[in-house]
Amino acid sequence: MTRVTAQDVADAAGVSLATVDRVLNNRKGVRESTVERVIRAMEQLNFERDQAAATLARRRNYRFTFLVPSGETAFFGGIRSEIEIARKHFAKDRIEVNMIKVPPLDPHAIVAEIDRLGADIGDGVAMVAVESQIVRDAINDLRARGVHVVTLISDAPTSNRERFVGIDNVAAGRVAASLLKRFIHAPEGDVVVVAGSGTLRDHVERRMGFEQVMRAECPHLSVLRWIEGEELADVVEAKLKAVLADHPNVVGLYSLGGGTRGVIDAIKTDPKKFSVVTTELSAHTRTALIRGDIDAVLVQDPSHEVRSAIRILKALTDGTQINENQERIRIEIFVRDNLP
Amino acid sequence: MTRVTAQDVADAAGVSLATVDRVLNNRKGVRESTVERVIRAMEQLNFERDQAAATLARRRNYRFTFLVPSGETAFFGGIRSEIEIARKHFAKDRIEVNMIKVPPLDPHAIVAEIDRLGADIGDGVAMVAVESQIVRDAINDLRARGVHVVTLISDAPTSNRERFVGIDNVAAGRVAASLLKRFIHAPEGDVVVVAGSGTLRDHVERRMGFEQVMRAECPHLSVLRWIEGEELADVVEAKLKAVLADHPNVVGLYSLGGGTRGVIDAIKTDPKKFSVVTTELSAHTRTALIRGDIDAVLVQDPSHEVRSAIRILKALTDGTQINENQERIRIEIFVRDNLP
DNA sequence: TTAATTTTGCTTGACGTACCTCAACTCTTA
DNA sequence: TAAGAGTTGAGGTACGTCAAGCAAAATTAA
Repeated sequence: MTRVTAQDVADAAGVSLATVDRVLNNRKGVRESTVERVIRAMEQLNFERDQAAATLARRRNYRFTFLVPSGETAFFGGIRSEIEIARKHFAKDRIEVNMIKVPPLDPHAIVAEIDRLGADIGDGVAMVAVESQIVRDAINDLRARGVHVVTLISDAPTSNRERFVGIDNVAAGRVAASLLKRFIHAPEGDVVVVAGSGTLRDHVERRMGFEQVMRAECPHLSVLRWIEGEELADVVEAKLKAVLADHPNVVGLYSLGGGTRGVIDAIKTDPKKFSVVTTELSAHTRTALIRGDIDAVLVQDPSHEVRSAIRILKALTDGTQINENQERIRIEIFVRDNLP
Repeated sequence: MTRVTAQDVADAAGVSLATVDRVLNNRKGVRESTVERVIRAMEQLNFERDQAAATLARRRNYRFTFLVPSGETAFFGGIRSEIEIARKHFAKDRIEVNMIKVPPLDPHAIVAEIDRLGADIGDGVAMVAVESQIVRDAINDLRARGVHVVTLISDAPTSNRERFVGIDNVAAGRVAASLLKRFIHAPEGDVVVVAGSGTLRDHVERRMGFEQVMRAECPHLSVLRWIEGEELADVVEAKLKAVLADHPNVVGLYSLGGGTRGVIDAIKTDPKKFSVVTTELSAHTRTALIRGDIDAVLVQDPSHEVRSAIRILKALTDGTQINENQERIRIEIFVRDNLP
């Protein structure tokens, strides 16, 4: 079983290698009828162009830039170290990956960074979007310049970004509610929601999904006012302790953003009284899961997301197909027993 | 930014390209001190071997064979169609994937097929193992012949297989118990376990994990005798109905193997009385999840497993490193709200 | 018919690594 | 000191595709 080469296709179609090459790379100067003959021959012989030889001959270097928040949360720390790992790993495929850190939640900083980079930004960009018109404009400008853009973790759906790499956050919120609904045995009580920032689309969406299910299916539970923790553990801990002091009948808690450590610190002193679902798989949440302080953690796999973003950007630049199955980012549910 | 080539390394190390090549491919005939000099140069220049050029020059076609059960369960149907998809997808990377179907649960059939194939089996094999000494022997023979072997879904840990591609089944059983423990509100009651076959290691292990948690943490629940459904929906349905008729106080059910459709058919007529955790993501379990007839489904992603097996076999053949993060098969938990 | 234009063939040199041969060189060790 | 073994260099071919340029052929327009 030897490989079918472009030369074989040329022979079969009765044309020269040069013509096959023209068809293969959509170059002009080939009669329509000839194009069809070549394509038929490719199909008959089941020709697959050799990706390795092609990229080699093309002497092409892919250059992609990640724009990620510089914040100190466990999650974005993980994302950044995964980008470093991926940078090394993809180097042998002639893919150069750069990472630029931008101050979190600051649309102007993102745009300024894009402007500063100019053409240096490369063939494609993966960015954690922030809700803001100037960010959407910057994305559209990049697209107009032929730069490919995917959003990572937090989307900007009304921009021209070609793809979003991340989870369905509304669904994640629904899952949290769905689990708490089953975990909570009390006939009635209060539920606390701890979030990061109202300007992050993913946080807002999770909250939305959570509310949907709670309102529709849990009339016996009342959701208290959203605690905004600004992704800072200390702030979360203080605010949460205050709320718990005010509401003695809390039966469930959903922490949907950063600062989960603060949640754990706030609840770990008491003997367990209510069900807890959080995000982020860190040393803290692991310990808390094992101790039984929290019941489930909802996670998106940063290493998968980073690899996926790179593969998608490469497919977009090559104009090749994307393996949807491989790129679907899952909402992962971890309990004590399936910790990785 | 131009690529660092082997020639650059040679120049930097003050040796010839041939010597760099010898070091790079672990060929003998290079003094230890020279090897070190070359390696230092590679590190300094941050040299990464160009994968595209390497595979091209190697003029190597990888040939891998999957040995999978021919059974009609939804799960193995999925595995087989994923292999077909992967076959097309990996063709452009010069990887030829073959699939051989063998009668399920029949060690002799597996061994006979391996004998029949002989050298045609290629560079590597991915097989769904069955507990049996002759299968272990066959695996060891393949290894002795230099054929790489990974087990898929069901392991043969005491053989010389180089790797297992699948989930930690004991952990999966523990997860099921852990979830049921939280889902069940009743102060006491019976729990039913529906399994496929006692000769499948993965089924036995899941059962073991389930029992561990139940015994240690759920004294209020008593686990009834294991129902063996032989992966046939009709059998499962009949046996389960009988058990339910005998035991009015069933509060939980775990279906850990094939024939989940039978479970759904057996319980869907009654108004929901108990918590249910199953395996397999099929049209039936999806509908049942959405209707609320079952509470959670524990799944391993067949498309991930197939791709992972191929990538691992390739890495084993090339002698390159495996990206552990990418190859970890997750125990996925699906509830109504995170269905893909 | 001729001229202009489009289509096609032919050839050649990369791209970076693998793999091979042959010659020359540097050490051991007797 | 010389034979033998171990190292290294030099150079070549190959892998399959891309990307040219130019010549030749086929087609269309004038």
